[in-house]
Amino acid sequence: MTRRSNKSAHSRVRADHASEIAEDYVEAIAAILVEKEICRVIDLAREFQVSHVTVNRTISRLQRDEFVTTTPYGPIELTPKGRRLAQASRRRHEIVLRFLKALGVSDATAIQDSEGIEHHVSGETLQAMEKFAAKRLGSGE
Amino acid sequence: MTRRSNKSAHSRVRADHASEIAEDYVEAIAAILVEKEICRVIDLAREFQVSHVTVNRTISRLQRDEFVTTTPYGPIELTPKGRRLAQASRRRHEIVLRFLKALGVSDATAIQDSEGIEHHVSGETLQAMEKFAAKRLGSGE
DNA sequence: ACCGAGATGTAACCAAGGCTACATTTCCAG
DNA sequence: CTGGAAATGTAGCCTTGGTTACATCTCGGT
Ligand SMILES: [Mn+2]
Ligand SMILES: [Mn+2]
Ligand SMILES: [Mn+2]
Ligand SMILES: [Mn+2]
Repeated sequence: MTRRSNKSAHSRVRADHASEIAEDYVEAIAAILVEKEICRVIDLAREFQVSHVTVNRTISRLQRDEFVTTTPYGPIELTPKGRRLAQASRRRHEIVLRFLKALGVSDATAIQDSEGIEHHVSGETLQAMEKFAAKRLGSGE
Repeated sequence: MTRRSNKSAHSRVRADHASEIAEDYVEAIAAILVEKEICRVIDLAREFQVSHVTVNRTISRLQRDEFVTTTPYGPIELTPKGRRLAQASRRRHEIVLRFLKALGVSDATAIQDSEGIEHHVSGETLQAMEKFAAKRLGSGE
C-alpha cells in the first residue's frame, strides 16, 4: 500500500491548480469590496505581491471566464458567477484555517499554510476538518 | 482578524509550487527504482499521466538543477541531492497521508488530497499532523 | 482650471509545463 | 540476424503567470 496504488492523483492536483488563481482572486476581490466598496488593480497587486501588469492580465482571463467585469481605468466587479465562487472559496478557506488552528498550529502558520492547502481539500476532507474543529472549539474545551 | 492581516501568503504558495514538480518527480523516481531497479521516461509518463515529451523536458530541468542524471536513451538516476530530496519528500508525503487517514478520511481520498497538500505543509504543521496521527493510531486504538 | 503623481494600460520578454506530429533508436521475437 | 513495435528524442505550438520599460489616463490639491 502507500506506494503504487494511486492511479493518478497528479491529474487532480493539476486541475486544482488550474482553478486556484480564479478562486484566490474572486475571494480577494470580495473581501476588498466589503471593506473598501471599490476594488482596483493596485489593491490586488498589493494583496498578491505581484506587479500590476500581472493583475491586469489575470483580470482579463477572469473577465473572459465571466468571473469579473471591468472597464478601462474602471474598478473591478464580480459577476454572479464570480460571487458564487468567492463565497464558496471563502467558506472552504475559513474551514481549513480554523481547522489548522484547532490542530494547534500558530495563527501565522495557519494563515500561510491554509492559503495553499485550501485548493487541494476535497469535499470529504473538508467535512472531516469541519467536524474536527467543531469538536475542538465548538462548545467544549 | 481572519481577513486582511496576512502580509502575503501567496508568495509562499508560489514558492511551494515552484519546487513541487521536482519533489514529486524525485519521489516517484525513487519509488520506481525500489521496485523495478530501473526508471525510464515512460514510467514517469504513466505515473503523472502526461506525455513522454513533458517528462523529457521536466527531466532536462531536473538534470540542469542536479537532481537527476541521464543519457540519451538511457535510464534515469538520482544524484545524491536528488536522493536527499526524495527521502524528505517521501517522509512528508507519508506523514500527510497518515494524518488524513487518522482524521477519518477514506484511503482513496487521502491519497488524492495528500498529493497536493503535502507541498503546502510547513514544518510546524507537519509536526502537529505527526503528533495527531500518533495519538490516534500510535499505540492506542 | 491645471498639473503632476499615482494608477492603469501596453509592448515585449521569459520560464514552466502542457500538447501533437514526426524522426530516430533500441532491442527482442521469430 | 533482422524487422518492427515500443521507447525515446526533437520540432514547433500553446497557455499561464511572472517580469521591466514605457505610454497614457485620472483626479485631487493648489
Ligand atoms: Mn489560496
Ligand atoms: Mn498547490
Ligand atoms: Mn508526492
Ligand atoms: Mn505531490
